[in-house]
Amino acid sequence: MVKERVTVVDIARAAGVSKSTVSLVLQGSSLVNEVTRAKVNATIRELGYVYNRSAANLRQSKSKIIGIVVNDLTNSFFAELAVGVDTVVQSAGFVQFLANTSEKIERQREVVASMREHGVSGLIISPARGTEAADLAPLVESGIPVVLVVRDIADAGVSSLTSDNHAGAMAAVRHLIERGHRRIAFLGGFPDTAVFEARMRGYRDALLEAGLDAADGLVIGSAPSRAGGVTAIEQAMMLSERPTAALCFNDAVAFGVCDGLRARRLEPGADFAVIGFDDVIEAKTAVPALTTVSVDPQGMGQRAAELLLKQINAGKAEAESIIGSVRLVVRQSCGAAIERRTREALS
Amino acid sequence: MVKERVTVVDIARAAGVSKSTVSLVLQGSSLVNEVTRAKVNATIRELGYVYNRSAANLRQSKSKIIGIVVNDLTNSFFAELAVGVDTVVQSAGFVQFLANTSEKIERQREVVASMREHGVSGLIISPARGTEAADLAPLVESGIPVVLVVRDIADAGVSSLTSDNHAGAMAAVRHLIERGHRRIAFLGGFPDTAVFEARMRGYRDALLEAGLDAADGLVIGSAPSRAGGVTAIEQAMMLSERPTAALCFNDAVAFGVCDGLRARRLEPGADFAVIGFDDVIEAKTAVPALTTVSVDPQGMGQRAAELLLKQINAGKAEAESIIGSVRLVVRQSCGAAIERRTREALS
DNA sequence: TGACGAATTTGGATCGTTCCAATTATGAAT
DNA sequence: ATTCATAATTGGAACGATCCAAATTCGTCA
Repeated sequence: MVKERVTVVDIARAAGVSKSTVSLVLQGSSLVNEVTRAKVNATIRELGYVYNRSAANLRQSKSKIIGIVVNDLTNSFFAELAVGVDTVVQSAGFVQFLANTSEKIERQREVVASMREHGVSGLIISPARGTEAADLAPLVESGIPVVLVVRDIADAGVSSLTSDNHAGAMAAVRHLIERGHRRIAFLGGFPDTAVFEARMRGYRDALLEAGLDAADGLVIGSAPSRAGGVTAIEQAMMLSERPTAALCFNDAVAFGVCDGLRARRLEPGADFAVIGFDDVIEAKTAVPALTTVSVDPQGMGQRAAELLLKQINAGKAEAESIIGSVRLVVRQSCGAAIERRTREALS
Repeated sequence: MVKERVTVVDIARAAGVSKSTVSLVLQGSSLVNEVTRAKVNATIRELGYVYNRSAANLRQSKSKIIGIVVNDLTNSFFAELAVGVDTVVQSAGFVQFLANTSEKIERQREVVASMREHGVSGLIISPARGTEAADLAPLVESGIPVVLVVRDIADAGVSSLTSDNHAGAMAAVRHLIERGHRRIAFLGGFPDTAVFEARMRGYRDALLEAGLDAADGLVIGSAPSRAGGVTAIEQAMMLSERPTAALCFNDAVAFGVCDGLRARRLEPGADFAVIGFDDVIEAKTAVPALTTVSVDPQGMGQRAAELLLKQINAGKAEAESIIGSVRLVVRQSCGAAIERRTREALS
């Protein structure tokens, strides 16, 4: 029942060469003769040999693993991010070790420790809420390349890849103002995160720029989820002076806001303008199609992976902070397309 | 710059004990004296020691890794499944190695091979479309415990955990028939999968049972995604005799169908009944809330993980096929709740 | 034929842990 | 003081790959 493990020595014996030669074949060295290589490869297949990475890692004290830890895998933004990372990591001959922290610092500590024990060559982290520079200190001191994505952490001394949340929010609010809206809400998200802070400042700055009042009353936090969007819009509609438009913390919130609007017999787009943030895949196909600030999660994952690989290959690179640009994708949920259609019909 | 790796020997030297004792402490053996243990643990922390799992795995020829491979991580059903697996795997002291195949057989072969090389103790696989028993043969022969989830593969000789797709579909269609619908469509999904087959048979059997015509015309396949749902309902509405209700292949398709309905100024629930399949988190909060057949993805992940752990601990267990039960969750998208409310208002 | 450089091949030594059998310390009982 | 069981500790020998320096083969040219 219990099969004997087939090792390089077994291959060597069966193929009539030394284990060193087999090892050379395994790593595709050009030193070995073509016919020897063929013979070895044949016996490898024949005996059903399985490479033992633990042994190799031990000797080389490095692995071909890169770790990615995300704070919420059930959020499709992060699932897509992970997929983006995977595509480039994979074609560079690494394998991805993906862990989910569910926003829990303690769990994050565990998974990072586990990854270090497995000897990952680098780590891409979308930190859990509340992560501080001190939490990452032992990791960065160890010299393992780390790239932070989505959420940056001040003074952590590692590279990061975030998106230009401030500019994106400003662009969205400017667009709303151009369309004639004056009471614009900012809905959803946890107020104690850097991303919320940046998007909210962008919202506020656009308001100020247009000489509009930027009172706090129209900023309503909530969980950054669909359900959170529902509660946020409900709260917003209780206000004595209701908003006529909203920039949402992310697309999930925006979808929730649309749901909540419909529950009050208001049609998103026509009766109330809503803009999301992220541009997840569903944004395009939803009805009405969601106007949103596109941050391209897959592309972000890819760029993060490229940045990490660069650092791994460079041995030691300076920490660089990249702020990815972002663009407003105007679809239907902000009412623009409908108005255009109306205008065309009139002309 | 390059730090010397701290090993058990360094710890041993610093703590004034032998490396064997340190090893004993590391694995929490009761053989070691309390004060020695404390001393060793102190030096471990002091020197910033990082356990080397590659070395341990090599020696014990086994790892505390379990692998999970899913066919589409951007589908939240599978993301939730993975989260469910993670919770139980983690509390059993294993770490999860998650890979995404994007429905590609070739990629699946690669990730499974990679996992074997890393010496996973077991594997949970949601196979890519078109996977055959032969593809898994080398894996099962190697004696690594494998559990198939979601999609079963005939004669693969491994355990599987699927859900009762046939019964779920029947229950949904029966419900639609009770509500007075006579022209019911089955929308979305790839017709060449076992899951599609089972759900479609359930749909058909319920129709037959009620003496209704089960012609092929109302069965319309598509990609099992939101976008696929949009195209499927469009096709359905082109039919000369339009359906008044639809059972959808999964929730993503159902959401797409709702979108498509709205694009034609039809309100899902009120004007057209739609039922989904899976019960992903958004089903509850969507507007209208989606009536759907609940398969509880997280719970499924948990049960799959438990099944796998049982097999790992048992050494060698018989392959068992578990078919999880499933229940219809009636919400608003099938019109039921609205009618009930109407009835109550009248009474 | 012998010499020489290039192309191939090879035998240890080694990575950091665990396991085993054996040893030493401890303390109670005689 | 001696014996004996128990508790605690310990030195090698693995595990399966890679790496290095050295050895072997080969073809070519003097």
